[in-house]
Amino acid sequence: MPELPEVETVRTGLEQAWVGRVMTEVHLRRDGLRFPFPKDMVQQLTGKKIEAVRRRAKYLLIDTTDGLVFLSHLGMSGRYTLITPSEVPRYSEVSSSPSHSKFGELTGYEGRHDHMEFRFDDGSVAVYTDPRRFGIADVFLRAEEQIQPLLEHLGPEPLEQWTAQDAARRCQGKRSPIKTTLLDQRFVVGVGNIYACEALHRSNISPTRPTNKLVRKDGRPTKALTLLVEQVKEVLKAAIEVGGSTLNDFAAVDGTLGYFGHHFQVYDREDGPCLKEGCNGTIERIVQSNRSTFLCPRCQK
DNA sequence: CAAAGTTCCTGCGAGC
DNA sequence: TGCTCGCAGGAACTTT
Repeated sequence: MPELPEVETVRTGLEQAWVGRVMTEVHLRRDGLRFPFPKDMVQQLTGKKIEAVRRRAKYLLIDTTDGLVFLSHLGMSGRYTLITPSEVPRYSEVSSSPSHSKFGELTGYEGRHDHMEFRFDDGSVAVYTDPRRFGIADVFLRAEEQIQPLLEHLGPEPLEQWTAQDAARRCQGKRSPIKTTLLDQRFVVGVGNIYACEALHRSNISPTRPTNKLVRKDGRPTKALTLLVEQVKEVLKAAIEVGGSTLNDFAAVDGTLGYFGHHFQVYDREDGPCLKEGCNGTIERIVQSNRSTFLCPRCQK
């Protein structure tokens, strides 16, 4: 599910639900996800008021009013289910059955993959579910955010300070394919496999083109790179809009609604017709760095 | 068999 | 030639 637009959609949903609320209870159902949970995570978060919900790259950063940050990364399959106060009584009935998931009835999941549960002072509950457990949860001092190992090597935010000049500087001398570079979080953050494919297709650039071919000899960006930077921004913005437009429905926070899938031009469309105006190409699937790449060989050069 | 993410390891090439 | 450094590619994590 989660590349930048999906994480941003989740951020907005959590912000609406959590800011100003006090986390009255935190329950963990295992020792960790990708990494062990911090030993004192429950104690650190319990009783804390939420001040803000931020996003950096694909990381959610939840600030408490006393200067802590709860970091949450969704990995490949993580999501939050928000249970409103009026739904909680239903939830409580279910939870009284020990043989059954606490949330199974409510979320449609059997509960085996519900790893974290957060309860708030307004009676609402949030459940973090993550079957593959590639997600991350951590807590640190906001004052030490700059030295967090997970955050310190991240590149620019694509929708903020990122420019073609910056991209050109980082592309210089790189011989790896541009698709691989787009996935490198030191180059630009938030772009994953789907939007890398989509942005390259929009830009008519082959995913296999060597990265340094997108930089001029004088170090300035080529027209192609300028277009790519622009199209990365455009495709991310369009996807955020689709996600945001469904946020009225609270369930969207779990990522199942409002996904950009219906708008993909190439991703997961192997053997389908290229949808670009005037292009009669057929979408191909290739493998780069062990990951699927989708492209139209006709219009992407 | 493949999967939306990230980190770590190995192997190779460039350069000294 | 030999060594080190850094980059590039691949495997690994896990479950459905």
